[in-house]
Amino acid sequence: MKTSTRPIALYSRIKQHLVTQMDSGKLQPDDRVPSETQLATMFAASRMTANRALKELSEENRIIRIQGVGTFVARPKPDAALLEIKSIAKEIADWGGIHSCEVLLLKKETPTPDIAAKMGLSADNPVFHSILLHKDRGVGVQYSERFINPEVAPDYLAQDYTKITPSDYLLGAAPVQEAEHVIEAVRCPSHVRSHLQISATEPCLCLTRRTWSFDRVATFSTMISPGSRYKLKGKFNRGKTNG
Amino acid sequence: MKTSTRPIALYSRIKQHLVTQMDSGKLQPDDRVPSETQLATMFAASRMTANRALKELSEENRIIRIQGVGTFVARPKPDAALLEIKSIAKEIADWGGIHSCEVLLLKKETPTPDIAAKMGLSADNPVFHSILLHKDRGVGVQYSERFINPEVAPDYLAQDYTKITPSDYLLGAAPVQEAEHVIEAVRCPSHVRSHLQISATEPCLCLTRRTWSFDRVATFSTMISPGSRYKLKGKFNRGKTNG
DNA sequence: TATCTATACTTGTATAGACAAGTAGTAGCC
DNA sequence: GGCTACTACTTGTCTATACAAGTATAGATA
Repeated sequence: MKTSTRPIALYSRIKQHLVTQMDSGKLQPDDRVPSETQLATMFAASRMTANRALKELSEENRIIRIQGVGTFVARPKPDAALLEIKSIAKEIADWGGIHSCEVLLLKKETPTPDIAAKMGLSADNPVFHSILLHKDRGVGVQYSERFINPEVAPDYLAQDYTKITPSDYLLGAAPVQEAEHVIEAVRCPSHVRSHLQISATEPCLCLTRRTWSFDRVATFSTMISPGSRYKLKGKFNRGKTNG
Repeated sequence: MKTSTRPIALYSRIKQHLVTQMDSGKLQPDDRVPSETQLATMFAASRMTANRALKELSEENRIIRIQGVGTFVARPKPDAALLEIKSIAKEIADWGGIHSCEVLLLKKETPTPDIAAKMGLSADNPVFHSILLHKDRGVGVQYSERFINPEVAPDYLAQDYTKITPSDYLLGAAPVQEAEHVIEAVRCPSHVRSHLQISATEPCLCLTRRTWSFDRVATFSTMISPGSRYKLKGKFNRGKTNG
């Protein structure tokens, strides 16, 4: 039996201290968290140690760090924009272990009444519509579908949307004010069947999460044939939006 | 228009270099990755900078770091044990923003034929059965259900399973050799309805991922009433299994 | 008033060094 | 052969320092 004799690391104790304060309510959402320098003094640590604690808490979405301003307790509901981008990327990462994907289709087209209503557009107002096909390593196929209002589309889309990479497309989204997420299970739609080469008669359940925001609709789906086992795999290579 | 003028950070370039090597096949799974010291020399960087690059790649599950041994390229299919534990934790984190949960039920009982078959047990062979109720911050309710073969149960379960904490239960699992994951949508079962106080007539979809391994079955479910919007939230506070 | 500037503070990145802790192999001893 | 001690190498943590870059504000200036 081997047990770790190493004491709890200092950066970890700083993290724990802050988490306790947040969970107990002493630090409320939007409250300012002590700066790296202050934490370093409080715990007789170097700034780098405090930096590590705050950095990890930031990655865990417990706090928000703004260069030049400070660090603040994150709200229980994180910003929808952050959520929308991160959740899509994470979903692909966690469910599919996708390491590569490609844009099958990216064009303007009229949205369905359902989509148009959700986006606050008229049905004849064209939107950017794309399907991204994600190939995992030999186990399954997934796809993402997005509708973006051209009037508020990101710059790279308006300029030359053929040059964007899938990761740009997934991660480099325009700011979003609010988003709603709906999880549902539907039959695999015909246009997806054609892309994924699934015959119309072949049963295929489409497990879908749909995200609405004021300027876009994003759908992430996993195709499941009844009785099939979908094995989870791997990890998506995270990216950053800023070049 | 504000664009970042900051050049790509050195640690980021090191990451990119390694990712390129892995994606191109120059670095194969299980291959040894240059040590922190070697990378530091290669990029004229300090060891801490190389450390940061490797640390982040490790968090992204692209590499595996072993203290005293070295760093290696992770396999596309990560270890099932790691996957099972991480995916459950992540699922809770990503879908629910759960910050607390409680064990509602933890007792021995006879498994259903379905469960027994999946666990390779006879139907009269009792299993540990627990339901964990996860309360997120006012938006929804989720639950996890687990069946564990007592003969191969973790030590803390065999000794005194009333003392374990939910996070121990979720994260401190026994080693698993292999696991299979199935995603399905079913009607909310009656025993869950009673726990969640949903009447039998109230429609409720139960979006479920079930994980089988040689000694256990774990189910993670999200309850969705038709038409309801399930808003994604927050972040789970990561923990460690080692004390 | 409106605008610019200096300043103080914040986080982001990077360095050089140090010690701790874990692993694997080798050499020497019994 | 079997065991121990040593060595070399690895990652983990931490310090002290430095400069870059972003933000807010008070004060000076036009």
